[in-house]
Amino acid sequence: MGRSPCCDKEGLKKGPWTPEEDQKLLAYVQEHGHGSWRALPPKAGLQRCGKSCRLRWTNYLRPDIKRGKFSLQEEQTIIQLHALLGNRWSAIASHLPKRTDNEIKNYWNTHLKKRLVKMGLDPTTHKPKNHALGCSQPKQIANLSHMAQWESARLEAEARIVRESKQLATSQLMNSASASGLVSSRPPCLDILKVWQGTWTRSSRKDVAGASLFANLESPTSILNFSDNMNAVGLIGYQEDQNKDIMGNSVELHDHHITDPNCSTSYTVPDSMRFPGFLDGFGHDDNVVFDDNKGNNYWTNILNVFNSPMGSPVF
DNA sequence: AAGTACCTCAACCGCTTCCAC
DNA sequence: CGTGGAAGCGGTTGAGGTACT
Repeated sequence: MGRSPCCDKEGLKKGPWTPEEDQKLLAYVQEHGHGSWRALPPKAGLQRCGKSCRLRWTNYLRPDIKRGKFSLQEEQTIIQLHALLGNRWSAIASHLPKRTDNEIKNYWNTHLKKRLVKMGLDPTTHKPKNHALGCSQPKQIANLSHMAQWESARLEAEARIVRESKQLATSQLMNSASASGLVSSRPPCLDILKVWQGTWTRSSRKDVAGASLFANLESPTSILNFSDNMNAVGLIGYQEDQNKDIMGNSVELHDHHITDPNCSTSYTVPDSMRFPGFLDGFGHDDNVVFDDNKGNNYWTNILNVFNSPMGSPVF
C-alpha cells in the first residue's frame, strides 16, 4: 500500500497496556468521545498509536462489555451464526451486543471449533467429516449424510430469511403500519434464532436407550417458518399412532394444524410433510423433517439434532 | 522442584473497506 | 471517477498462566 503503518513511528509504545494508560484513555474518551483515533493519543497524553487505542477501547475499556464465561445460549448463537456467516466476527458480535468480535473469535478458536471437530463436524462448513471420522458403519454415514443435506438446506433458508428480513424491515419503514390491509401474512417473529430457542427451551428431558433425548411437551410438533409461502419447515415428530409424546404423555394431535409458540400463529401442515418414517415411534429412529415444498424432503436422525452436551440442537 | 507442553487471550499486523475530496 | 487517509476487520503471535510429567 506504500503507506507506513502508524505504529512504526519512533517513540510509540507497544505491548500490554498499563493501568495508568488505561486510565488516561478511559478518562479522555468518557469526556470527549474518541473522535479521530489517529488524533487521540497526543490529546490523551498517550504514547500509543491511534489504532492501538481504538483496539484497547473496543476490546477492553468500553463500559458495555460483558466479560467472563460464555453462556450456553451465547455458545449456541455463535455456532449458529458461524454456520451462517463464517468467520465474520464483527457480524457475529453484532448479535451478541456485550461481546467483542475479538473475544468471540478467540472463544471460537479455543473452544467451539474444537468441540465441532470432536463431534466429527468440519468447523468451516459445519458439515460432517465422514473420512476424518473414519466411521465404517453405513448407517452412521447415512445419518451424517442426511444431516449434511438438512444442514445445507437450512443454511440456504437462513440466508434467505436474513435477506428477506432486511427487505421487510425496509418496506415496513416505507409503508405505514396502519396501512396493514395489504401487509404480508408473514408472522412477526422472523428471527430464526429466536424461533428455535423459543421452541427448544421449553423442552423436557428423558433418557431413552442410553441416549439423552429432549421432547417438547407443550406442543407435540415444533415448527419453523422460513418464508411467506412456508416453503421450508422443520418438524419434530411424535407418536401419531398412540398420540403420545416422548415421555409417554398423551398429546393432542391438532390434526395437521400446528402452532408456532413464538408467533401465536397457526399453520396447516401440508400433506407432503406427513410421510412414512416421520412418526415411527420414539428412539433412535425418530427424525427431524425438513421440507422445502419443492418436492424435496430433508431429514436427519433425532439423535443428531439432540447431540450437544446439554441436549440442545446442534446448529 | 524443575522442565515441558499446552492453553488462553490481549495485542499486533497487514489487508480491505469506507468516505471525503 | 480516482485518490488517499482513516477506520475496521480477521488472521496471527507471543507472554503469561496452568497442567502434566
